[in-house]
Amino acid sequence: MAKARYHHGDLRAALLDAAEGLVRERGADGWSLREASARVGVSPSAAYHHFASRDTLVRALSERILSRLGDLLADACEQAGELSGAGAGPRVPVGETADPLRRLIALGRGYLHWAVEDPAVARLVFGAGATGPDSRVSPHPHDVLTAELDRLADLGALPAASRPGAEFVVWAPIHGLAVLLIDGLIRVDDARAFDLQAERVIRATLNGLCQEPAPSEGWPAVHTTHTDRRRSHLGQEGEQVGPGAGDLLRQAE
Amino acid sequence: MAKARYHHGDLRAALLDAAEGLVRERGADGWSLREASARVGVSPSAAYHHFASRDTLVRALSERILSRLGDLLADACEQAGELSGAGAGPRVPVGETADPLRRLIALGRGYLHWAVEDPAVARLVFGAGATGPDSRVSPHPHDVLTAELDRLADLGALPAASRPGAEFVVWAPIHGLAVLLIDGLIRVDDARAFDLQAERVIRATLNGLCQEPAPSEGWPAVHTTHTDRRRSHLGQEGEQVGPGAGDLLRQAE
DNA sequence: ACTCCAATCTGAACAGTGTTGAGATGGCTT
DNA sequence: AAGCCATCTCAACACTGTTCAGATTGGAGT
Repeated sequence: MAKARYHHGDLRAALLDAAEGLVRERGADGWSLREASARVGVSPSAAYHHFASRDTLVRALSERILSRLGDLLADACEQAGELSGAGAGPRVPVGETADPLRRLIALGRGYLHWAVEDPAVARLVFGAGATGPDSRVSPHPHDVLTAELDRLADLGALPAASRPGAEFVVWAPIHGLAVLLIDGLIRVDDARAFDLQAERVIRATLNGLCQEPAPSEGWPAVHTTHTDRRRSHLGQEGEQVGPGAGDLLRQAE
Repeated sequence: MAKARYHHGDLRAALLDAAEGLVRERGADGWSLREASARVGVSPSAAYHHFASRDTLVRALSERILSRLGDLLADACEQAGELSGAGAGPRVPVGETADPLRRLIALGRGYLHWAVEDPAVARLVFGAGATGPDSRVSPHPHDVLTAELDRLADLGALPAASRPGAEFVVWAPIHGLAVLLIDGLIRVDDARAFDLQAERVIRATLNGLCQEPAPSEGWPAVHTTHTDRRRSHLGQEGEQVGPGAGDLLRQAE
């Protein structure tokens, strides 16, 4: 190991590592910037040459983790096999009817396992606020979801009329489940029950989605912070007060 | 108004009021105990005769708000009318087929409106952790949901086999939607689109739920912190580290 | 009416926080 | 070799949650 030198090799990364370790050990908020700096062996103010504030550090850490989650989810989908009809990929065991929801369920399961495996980290990410569209999150989890829904729609397993805003309908239950689980509001007895109930939620949602009657003018638009560029500098300043009371709702009333 | 007397009439309630105001003005975490005390015109240490810690104050405030939410949701259900077949209540406009999901949709809409109307308050409640079963939350939102699902099951609109754990399946999407909305991860353009998409999620979930094939041994048990007494002292101490990594999952593997 | 108690509030203090600015240090280019 | 400039240190600021010895009081008991 390099003896304590004045110039640390890559302090930025080291601080992120230390912070991540502290989050894992003491919870999403149970650590301080000073503590992370001390763990790296550096004075607190050194951190400010790499992050504008503690909040910036948290957001950077959150993006690093989100990026890993994106990879994880993409892998989960891939391991679930190709959807029938889609070109030349690793064929799925034929014989039983291939389930078109297979991949999406794998995605949801992956999301939930990830959250439950390390609740503190998940809490950090969920609490860090929206990931700006300008951020460099390699495969953003949201993109993975979008791609899978597109596949389903191409395949015809998801009616074209129901495709718009479907991320919305699918993401909500999965994310909700994750939040309820890591906050301890819901518990299941064992791993099998966990998988069973998780799949139940996803399947119920998707079945319902496939059979819904679309309104005559189609579904209204839904924007996600990640894809929509108009509001890219949301939550820049310290405490994320969020949209003022009613802003979310009363825009066009 | 009483001039500044040494003994404040009801400091506990006054502190809760001040804190709630601060949350509304500056966000769920953008305030301090000292600030709330100063606003009431009292020294910081005075608060410690009514709350063991800042966290206790937050939890108490959260419970007060949860209780109001319970009332609100119960009202929303009531205003949606009686379900056909259920005794003598205010009859619903007959003529069109009465929608058995009416009340549940009203509940979900109420939940979402509440969250979006005052995101900071919702964030506080969601972040305060589970409400212990011993807490005196008059009609706990969770109880309202349970009651509505029981009604649906009694009516036959929800298959008996799907009733166990249905809170789980219904709560997740609604809560997830609320969280995504208040965190700004999802936005809709206007109030009509909001209602439409919210109803879409709930309806999709419930339709899917009504048509699911139950596993041969039935659905495994699901516990919620509110109804399950075994773990009532969860999250008592300061930072809610949550269950250790994997605890939620690996219990019975 | 008076005493006295126990609840309530104050004041000062402690350790710890995020953040800032002036200066030391040393790897890099020239 | 000289010097630049990113990097890091040190000391300080205002602020936080929390504690504890002591002042203040409303109300119960005599």
